[in-house]
Amino acid sequence: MSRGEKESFGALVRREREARKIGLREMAKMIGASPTYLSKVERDEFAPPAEDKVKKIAEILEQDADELLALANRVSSDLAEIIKARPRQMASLLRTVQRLTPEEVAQLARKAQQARKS
Amino acid sequence: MSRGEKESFGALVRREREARKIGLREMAKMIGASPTYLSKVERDEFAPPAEDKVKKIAEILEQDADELLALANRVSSDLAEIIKARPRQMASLLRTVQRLTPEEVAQLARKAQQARKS
DNA sequence: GTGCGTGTTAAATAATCACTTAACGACGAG
DNA sequence: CTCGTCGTTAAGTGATTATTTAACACGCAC
Repeated sequence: MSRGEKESFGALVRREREARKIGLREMAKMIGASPTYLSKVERDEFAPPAEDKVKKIAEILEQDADELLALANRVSSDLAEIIKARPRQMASLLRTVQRLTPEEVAQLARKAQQARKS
Repeated sequence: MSRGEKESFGALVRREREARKIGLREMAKMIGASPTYLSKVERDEFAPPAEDKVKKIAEILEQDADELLALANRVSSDLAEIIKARPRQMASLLRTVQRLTPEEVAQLARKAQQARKS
């Protein structure tokens, strides 16, 4: 069981970018930032960028956006909106679900799907 | 059906504070801010304060912290942490649950409780 | 009418976030 | 040997967030 350190945001971006043979300047242009900035972000000298840039990066590098945002220490604004719309219910649900195993959560998500259909 | 405007953060704080006969300066001291600041916050001339102050206000005014944070356009950092710990699962769960009625969500929350006990 | 307690006004500040600009050093191709 | 491309370095900027300071005006109590 990989009980290891989690890879940093910057390290992941650099690795995946290089794996796709995308240059630093090219990538910077794609996400709408300066090459310098991206360089520092990739080496974790700067904090991860704002949400929209993280999302663009996720798309380019074919990563899950929520996962990458988490690595960037962010929560997608649409999730925040969902919580704000019904704070008590969502807060209580999240705090309960937190204590469940991944399998139990998956099971619960299926139940939610069912409820939606009915 | 109260299809009305939602009360602002500031308005709620002022109303509840006055209901409890707490002075502006007194309350400001309790939350660790200047009276001036609180005055402007209560009249929505300034945006709601940072998370920790909102939480103190919630405690003083006996409001639900998550609810008050939502009114302050914030999500409690502990909820953000829960999401960041398992971004994919939690994102997917939230996006599904969003489409359910309050009753369905409540039902699901009970299921989660059960799962926890087992 | 002086002094205290209330809330209010305008201006300024401090901190943090999210970046950019300009210049530099190393490397391989022509 | 110089040119283009690579990533890097240090410094600075612009916007936003979160808040403070000092001064003021009103009502009530003595």
